[in-house]
Amino acid sequence: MTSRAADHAGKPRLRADAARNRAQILDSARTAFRELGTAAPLDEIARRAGVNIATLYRRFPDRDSLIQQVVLDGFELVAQAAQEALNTAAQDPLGSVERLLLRLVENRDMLVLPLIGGPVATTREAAGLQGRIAPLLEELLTHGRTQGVVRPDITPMDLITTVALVCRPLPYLPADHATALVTRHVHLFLDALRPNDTRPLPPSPAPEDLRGHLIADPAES
Amino acid sequence: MTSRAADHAGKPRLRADAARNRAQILDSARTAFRELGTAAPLDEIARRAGVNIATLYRRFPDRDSLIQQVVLDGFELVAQAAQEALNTAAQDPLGSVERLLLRLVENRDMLVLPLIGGPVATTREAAGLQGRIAPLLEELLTHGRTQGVVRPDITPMDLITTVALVCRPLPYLPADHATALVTRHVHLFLDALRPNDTRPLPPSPAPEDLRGHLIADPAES
Amino acid sequence: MTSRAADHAGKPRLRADAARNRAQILDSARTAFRELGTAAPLDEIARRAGVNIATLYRRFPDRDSLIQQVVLDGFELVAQAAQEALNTAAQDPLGSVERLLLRLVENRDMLVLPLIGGPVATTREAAGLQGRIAPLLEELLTHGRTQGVVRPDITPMDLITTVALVCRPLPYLPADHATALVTRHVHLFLDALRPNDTRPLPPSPAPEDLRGHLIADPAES
Amino acid sequence: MTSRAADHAGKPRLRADAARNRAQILDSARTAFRELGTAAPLDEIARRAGVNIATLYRRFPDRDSLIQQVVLDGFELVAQAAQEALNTAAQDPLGSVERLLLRLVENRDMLVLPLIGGPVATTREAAGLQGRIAPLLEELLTHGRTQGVVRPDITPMDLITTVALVCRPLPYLPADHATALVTRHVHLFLDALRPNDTRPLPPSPAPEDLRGHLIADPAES
DNA sequence: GATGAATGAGTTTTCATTCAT
DNA sequence: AATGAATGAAAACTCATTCAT
Repeated sequence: MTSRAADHAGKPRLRADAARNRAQILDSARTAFRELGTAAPLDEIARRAGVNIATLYRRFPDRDSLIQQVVLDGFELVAQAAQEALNTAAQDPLGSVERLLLRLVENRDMLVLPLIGGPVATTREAAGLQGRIAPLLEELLTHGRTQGVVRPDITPMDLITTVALVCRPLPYLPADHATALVTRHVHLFLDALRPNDTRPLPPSPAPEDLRGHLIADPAES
Repeated sequence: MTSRAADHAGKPRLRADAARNRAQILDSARTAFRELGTAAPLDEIARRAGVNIATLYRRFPDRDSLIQQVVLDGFELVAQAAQEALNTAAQDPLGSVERLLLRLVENRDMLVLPLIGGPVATTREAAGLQGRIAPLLEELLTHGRTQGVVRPDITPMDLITTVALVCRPLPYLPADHATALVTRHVHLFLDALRPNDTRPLPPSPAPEDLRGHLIADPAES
Repeated sequence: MTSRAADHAGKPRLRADAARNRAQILDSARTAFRELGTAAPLDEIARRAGVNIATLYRRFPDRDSLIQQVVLDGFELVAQAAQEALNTAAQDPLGSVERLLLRLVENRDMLVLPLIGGPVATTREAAGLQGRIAPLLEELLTHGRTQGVVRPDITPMDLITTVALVCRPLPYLPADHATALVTRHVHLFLDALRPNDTRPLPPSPAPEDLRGHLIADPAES
Repeated sequence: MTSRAADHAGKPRLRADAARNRAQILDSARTAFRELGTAAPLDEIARRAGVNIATLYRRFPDRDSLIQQVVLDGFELVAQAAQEALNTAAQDPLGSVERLLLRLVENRDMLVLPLIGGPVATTREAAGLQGRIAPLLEELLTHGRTQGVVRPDITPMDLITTVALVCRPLPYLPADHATALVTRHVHLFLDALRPNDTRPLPPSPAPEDLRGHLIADPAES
């Protein structure tokens, strides 16, 4: 039995108001990161969250811990979405890939820090999530390949790259226009998965070179 | 005939050393913007360029004027590349698109500020370049459509979007890995241009909503 | 009843130490403005006040807000002194004017920013004080005119002009010499108020042209 | 015979364009000093004068030499005006004082640096001018005292103080309003010179304490 | 747990001054 | 004689961080 105040190892459960503050800080951080980059002033983030800067510091002792949490929440969304996509992969492999990509584009407010090319995730939790995501995508693609609706030379890394590229914030562009443009790009990418008349693809970097960038830990994949 | 001291309207030609400094400042700015975003410290940019911060300020009176010049130089590269791609479009329409995209990816150091979603270009020169680019791409695509090697529903804006997405800096990723990933993505995109078995694309934003984002001036396209 | 923590609308009462710092900053600002003008270095002001420059900025977000407060405090002194001068105006109208002027000269450390010809006061509070001062002076003069000891063509604006001229800092002149010279000038001015043998005065600017310069709001006077 | 290039000791005659530049620089300096104080940026002064900053430096090797010249030109104006006032002093002593004061007020653009309370004049030429002015004013007042139109206790220093006070720039006030206000003040001061019903004046500082402030050198007065 | 206040260490920006053309 | 360019130093301003309440 855990005490009322503590959850798991070293993680005391937050008081309701504190939890609300924490969530608002993360929300503001995502907005600020999107608009101003990860160098966004912390007091600006606090101000937008409606809390004092010292409160932000109590929750996140430095900028990196805030960044890491934003990255982690992004990874979590991707893992969750990939997992759910797999549920429909057997009946409709291409549709499940399509729904996955479009869902992530829709929720790209959670993915302000690029999955690839963004701050390197260093936490244990992030490593765990990364180790799960690539195998899920691999499984997803396997359904498509088996059923002949997805070209065989496509890899999980191509999917992740695509998500990373289309989800990066375009801060100066009105949100609906940005969505329209990248949604079209995603549809084009889906057509690129057609197995007929493909031309050979250039090689991909080795997975072990991408550790920490939302690529499956090579030890696990 | 222009006088020895002046170039065009109101723009006196720079002294040789001043011109060199200016170029170095822009180079450093591109590097810094890629690594740190457009909020990169200006004195760091000056230091890397080997000039005093006040020299930077003499050339670019504020951060925005520096950003605008970087944007403009990017536009210029795209315009130049598009123009040259057109030279081979009649014989090899798909190859000319391919070479255009790959050339821009290769030179994406010049495109650190996203063509779409980056700081809005407001200068007269930028407007002029924008007005030129889309028609060139349209002509390029027309060759492909006519010869039946490019799907008809693709637009210049789709090309620009793709360039914008794949050229954005991925500062935390080693450069060669980043290049490998986005090059693969470009090859996939090229396969997406195949005219057979295409599925319908969602609508594109109206060009007039994208003014200032390297989309052709609607009056001209 | 006001809450313990708040004073008036939107102005939380300062903590004791913060209030002390604020007062010291204003004192240093007056001294520096007198010696160096309103362009005096702000870090010098902070240093003299014994606080960090950032503390100054917390209280006064830019130079102008500091200037405005100094102006306002000057207005407040004038309003206060004029009000008190009125208490003795019935018995001794000329003496009350004399005491008013001399008191302001004595306290001209508070009036470093000229009442007329200095930075224009734009705040609501300044406007309120301005609306009060001229009527007080008018009343003061009325006593003198009625009792035949003050010429009838003198106006509140003449008093304010005189105060403004004699209270402006003379930074290069030793303080006691400056005091002696301007005190003599004030005595001469008082003799100029004698009602006999006066010569006509040239016209005064319309009060509505002087709004923001410590002249009563024409709507109110 | 002087050489074509040199005038007197060490003062080469300026080429016509150089002389014009010098005059424009002094004009701009006066304007800038009035608006921004003597700390006005030198390059701003150069800009307004339409010359390069280095040209200003060639003429005035430091800020003080520029200030001193502005002070000196002011002294020269006062000496000249006092001299001319004396021409009509015998027939119309009060009128000659009045015309003197009003003329200086009119030309106070030349007197931006306060005659008293401004930068101390240190040059040999300034000393010479100072030694001439007070005796001229004394002579002027003597005519008035003798003819019974000026109170006997008034001194040259009172005149100079008055000029100093009313001629100081009021940078934020529209010029015509400022002129109207101080002209009225001067007229009041003139009425203060009436010899009847005067009240005793407080003592004046000793002249030798005011050396360098446009008060006659005590050795000469 | 939250906040107002303060501060030291930047970063931006301006400006006096010198140099080479 | 005049100017464009460069620079070092100062001043304005911002921000991360800590402390006391």
